[in-house]
Amino acid sequence: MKKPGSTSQEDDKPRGPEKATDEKPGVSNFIRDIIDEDLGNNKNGGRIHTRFPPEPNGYLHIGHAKSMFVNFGIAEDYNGLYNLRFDDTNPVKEDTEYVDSIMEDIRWLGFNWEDRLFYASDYFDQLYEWALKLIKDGKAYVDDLSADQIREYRGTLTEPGRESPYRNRPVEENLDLFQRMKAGEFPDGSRVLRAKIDMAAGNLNMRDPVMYRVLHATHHRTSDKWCIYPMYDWAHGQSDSIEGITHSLCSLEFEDHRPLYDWYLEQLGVFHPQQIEFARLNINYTVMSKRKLRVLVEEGHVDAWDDPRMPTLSGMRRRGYLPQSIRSFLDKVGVAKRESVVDIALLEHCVREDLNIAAPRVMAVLKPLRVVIENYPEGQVEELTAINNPEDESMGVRRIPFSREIYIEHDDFREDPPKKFFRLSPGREVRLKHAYFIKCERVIKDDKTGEVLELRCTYDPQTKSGEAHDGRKVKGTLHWVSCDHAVPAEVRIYNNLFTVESPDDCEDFRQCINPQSLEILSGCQVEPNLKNVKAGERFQFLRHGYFCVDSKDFSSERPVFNRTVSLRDTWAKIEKAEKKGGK
RNA sequence: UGGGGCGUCGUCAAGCGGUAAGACACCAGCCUUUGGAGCUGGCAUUCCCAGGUUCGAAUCCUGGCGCCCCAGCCA
Repeated sequence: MKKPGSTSQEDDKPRGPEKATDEKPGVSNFIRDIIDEDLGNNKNGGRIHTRFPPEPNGYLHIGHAKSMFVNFGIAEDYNGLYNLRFDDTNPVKEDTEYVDSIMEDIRWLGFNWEDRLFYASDYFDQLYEWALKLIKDGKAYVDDLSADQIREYRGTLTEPGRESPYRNRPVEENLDLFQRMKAGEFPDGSRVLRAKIDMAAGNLNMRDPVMYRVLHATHHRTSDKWCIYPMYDWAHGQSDSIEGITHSLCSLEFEDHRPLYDWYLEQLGVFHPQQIEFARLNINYTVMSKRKLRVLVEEGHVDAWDDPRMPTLSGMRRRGYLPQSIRSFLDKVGVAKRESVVDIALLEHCVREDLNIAAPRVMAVLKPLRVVIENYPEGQVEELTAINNPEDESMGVRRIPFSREIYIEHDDFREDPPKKFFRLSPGREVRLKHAYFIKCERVIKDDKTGEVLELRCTYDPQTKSGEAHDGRKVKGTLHWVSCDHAVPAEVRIYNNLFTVESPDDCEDFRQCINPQSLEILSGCQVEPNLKNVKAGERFQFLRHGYFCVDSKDFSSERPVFNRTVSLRDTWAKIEKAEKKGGK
């Protein structure tokens, strides 16, 4: 018996940068406009170089993937280069565990930074030298104010700030103090190095921003070499400059930081990359903040960062999403400055679109109902031939055993069928996929509860091809498995993690968690070809949806499948509409 | 008059003075041994509002209105 082919996670090999010719024509966005113009002016000698700068303090989610896609994707399309740079300037929050997971996720998405892997911490020495220069130029000073005092002195959104009493210290004293900060002479929080800009600026970021703070913490890369660490603003632009980044593409909330980004670069007189901001990705029925995702994990609302319900890349991978589906989704979402919320239906569409081509079809009964075919010889077993994927003949065929007792889906039988219900009901005939027509003769029910326990049917041996010789038609085609040959399995159905479109608008987003986000079906029966599957393998369960073998909880005795995404369900839609109209 | 952004279909999103792309969703039909997939057609006389400039405005100007971000020694 030939096993169905499959698509597993092992196929998700990283790809190198794509050719610009792969790009569909017509893609247009404001960043490309800017780049086209820069290219036209031969800015940077026609060079395009971007970067993706994650902080290694958590797992990547699809929002990060957008940033990565914008930065890396544009570099690919313009035949430029892109760097991966860990923005590791805050040792108390960062860890190598995150560095590893981030690299794994990026590779999975198919990006390859080649030898261009950097860390902001690579530049700590250079940053320190540059800080010395600013001090010498009278553009930075050591401030002894406490954090609280600095906040008070900063003023408010509508009132200007006040200058620190330490603002006009002599250069020599600043130099001495700063060197001693570095030498570890002062405790955490006692002093900071600040840029001397303008305490009355409308932009708060320009009111003498902190450049360095004292932090006696062990850094995941530099260990205990430093006890002063640069702030984001002081590190980021300079890191971009050192790496020769031409376009530093980041999200909207950094717009206010651009004047500071520019200011530092200008004072230093070094290569000046251009920061351009775009709107981050939001998707309805989920949350996209690292903080909230962390709460979900730490409070046990989900199993882990890679829980298939999470919008993390590791979660989507475990759920069975193909990386190319995420890329095509991001491509369809586009890039703009206006804040927006993308319908999760678009993501699901992209996932189905790829899986429809890639996933071999297989039959699985999630809620089994036993059917005895009374006129089928006892003990007889037939091997029927089934096509693996009608979308791709090269995926071949497989054999499936058929016998007198089978399971069909409980939902495929209705004793009292509503209008437009094409499935099985008393006296009605339907087709069993790849097999015969069967007709329901009798219903066996529990005397007390009335629950349907079993169906007694007859089959027509003349319909083996799946068609009747007399031209008789059936409206429905059901999937099934042979009772004696079926493999028991567990199936996990995932639904939206939240019950509302915008969980961020909930008083407490925890209150909006969908209690039915995970349904575990433990009594499933799947076709015997699914006996020896590998972790991560993907299938279409006929008439249900796309499923993958869970990579963590799967065992050969007991396969566990995750539903990646359901098939579009026209019947569910009809039923819903009927219900609505009917009452 | 604190500063910085943004407002085009239900949801994303093109458009850059010449008379509203595309996608998802939705609706209708065809097809179908998955009520899947596929195919066909429909879906903004109008671009936050009000004036103005122009032969012509979503695009330019003026004035409103609405929404988002910023007061971490986080990124």
